[in-house]
Amino acid sequence: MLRVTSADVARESGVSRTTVSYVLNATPGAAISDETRRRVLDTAERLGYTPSAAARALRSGRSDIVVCVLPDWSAGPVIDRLLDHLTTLFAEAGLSLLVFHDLGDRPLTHLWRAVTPRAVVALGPLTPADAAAMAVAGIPVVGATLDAPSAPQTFAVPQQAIGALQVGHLVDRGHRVLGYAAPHDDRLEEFAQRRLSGARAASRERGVAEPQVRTVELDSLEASVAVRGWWQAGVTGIVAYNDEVAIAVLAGARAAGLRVPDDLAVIGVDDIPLSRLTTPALTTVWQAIDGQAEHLVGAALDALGHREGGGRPSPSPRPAGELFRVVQRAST
Amino acid sequence: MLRVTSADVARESGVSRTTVSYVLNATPGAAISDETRRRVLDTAERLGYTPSAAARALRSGRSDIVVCVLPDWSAGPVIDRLLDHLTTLFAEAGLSLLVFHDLGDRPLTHLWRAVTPRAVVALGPLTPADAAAMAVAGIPVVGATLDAPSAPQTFAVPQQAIGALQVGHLVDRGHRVLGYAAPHDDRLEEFAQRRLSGARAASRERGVAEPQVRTVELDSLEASVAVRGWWQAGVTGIVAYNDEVAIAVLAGARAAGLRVPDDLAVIGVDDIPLSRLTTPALTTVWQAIDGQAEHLVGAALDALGHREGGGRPSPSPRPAGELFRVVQRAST
DNA sequence: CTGAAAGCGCTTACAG
DNA sequence: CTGAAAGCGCTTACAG
Repeated sequence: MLRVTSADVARESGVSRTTVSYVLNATPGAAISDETRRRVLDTAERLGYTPSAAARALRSGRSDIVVCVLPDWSAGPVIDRLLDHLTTLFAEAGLSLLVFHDLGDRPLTHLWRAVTPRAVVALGPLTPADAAAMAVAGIPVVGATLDAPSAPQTFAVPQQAIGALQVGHLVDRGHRVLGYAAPHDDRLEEFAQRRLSGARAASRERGVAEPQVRTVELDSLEASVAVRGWWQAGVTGIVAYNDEVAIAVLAGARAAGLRVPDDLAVIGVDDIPLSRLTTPALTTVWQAIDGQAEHLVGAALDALGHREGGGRPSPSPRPAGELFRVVQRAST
Repeated sequence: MLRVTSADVARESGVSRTTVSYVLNATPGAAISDETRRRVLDTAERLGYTPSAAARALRSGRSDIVVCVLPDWSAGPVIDRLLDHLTTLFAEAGLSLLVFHDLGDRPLTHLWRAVTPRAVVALGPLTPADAAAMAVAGIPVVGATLDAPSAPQTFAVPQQAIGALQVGHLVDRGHRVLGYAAPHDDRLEEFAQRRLSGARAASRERGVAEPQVRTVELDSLEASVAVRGWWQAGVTGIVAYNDEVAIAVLAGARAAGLRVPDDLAVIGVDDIPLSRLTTPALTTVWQAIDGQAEHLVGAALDALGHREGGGRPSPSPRPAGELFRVVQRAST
């Protein structure tokens, strides 16, 4: 029950705590005899010694933890893949990524009391108070938020570009009257707004009317109501917020007796595995999640001054054309 | 850049660090004048003081962090909901849940060096070395693993019961020759095996042959090959590992020209949102994720001796009938 | 090649 | 009602 400390290892191996620390951390300057080294390592192993993370952090003034704050709307396969990539990339830099599911029902203060991260990756906006707390503590925050221009390391996934790409695809295929299928989930509001604004801008640029926005629930009947509404308004192409919503539109079209893509074309976002299994298979926008992860991690490491070694500067963001790509299937 | 410490707050408010600590922690025994209290709180606010998590942890001997270790196969909407519930329930106990995505590509040693959790929720098996490290440090581990009977607090979601429920449903509806649609993903192997073994046992109990296992990829063409194989073997009911696989089977059946459920009945697991949008809508098994989360958290809090206050014992696991339920739709 | 000592920031008996 | 002091476990100059 009692914690095994480096003092225990030292006593048990007949050396000082200094030596234990040198051995276990493989301290560069330290010249420890092979025999001592082995003895210490064996003892540590035998006692099951694990250094106290708290003491290390207190002593060194910094933790090896990066916290990723996940807003409650950000679930799904794309985020999962992003987190996997972030985990790997931070691990390569010796940092452990821990994900906090921010449900928005209590302040993050509790979190900051429990952990002092080396850096924060915020996939949603932080409250001003939290952002200030991080700033005072000197903890860099990188994220997909557009709301904190004060943080230069903010990296924004250009959501607008996604909406624009979708509109461009439909217009290229001859559609002139578009609909936008927005998610029913309020929590997605902010995200959807950004994609929608990109879609609107692209529509203006391409000389077509702004898409007619309708909320689409994940339910065939409800979706069919939306589809009928669009149809009556002369809409022939639907830009969906994501693949789930797009699949609901497909179901709604089927329920409404419309053929896809002949009567109505549909394009989603995310390229989830199930998007290949619909009838017809769904055209969608694939995202280069690895590239986005690289940018986020790069920005974080830059802010931490991690890159000095290689002198390699943070890669400049790839153009949208490389971050996103239309996957053409049968629904458009 | 320099950290704001309680000493700064003390100096700035003209009191001792003791007083600052009393005020900020609302220490029960402490009788602080209202004026002093206000002054300290104001100063802390003004300086943007956040206590050092590391120092708190070192001093108190324990952190307020619970780490959930997520194996790389455990993604998807069900796990997301589980994590949300876990986050909420632990937060109610004053603990912050942080999720670590274990990609299995490097030892967790790095993680334990970065954070000393108060408890660990392991959604997959820990290596013996990691389990031992947690044991030595006196950190309770709860989880869905069946592999560590040494840990009494282990709570296992009865995966077998899911497979059994699926088989029971199909047999009840008259199916005598069953197929099992296994996921292609190797990482799901362990999980799938448990559900499959439940399906096998139930088949024996019900007096039907064990289900014929075929791997089904998330691809219409590949799935249609599996479906044809089943069809030729006289299979009329498919138990799918989860809804994604089930949807692939639906797509495969369509590609193979079979009607669902007339020619082939299909039942999935998870009740993902998209399962209502397929044609026909998918029969599936709904899981009481909140119940599972309660058990996990209850086991952890029990192990931490958190329940003394209310004297309320850990709720005994609900019977499988309450943890799972068949959602009857059109595919069976 | 190895050890004694300081100090990271906090909380908490203990003493006023 | 408030403060001086110890100590949590670690690392790292510094001194041998």
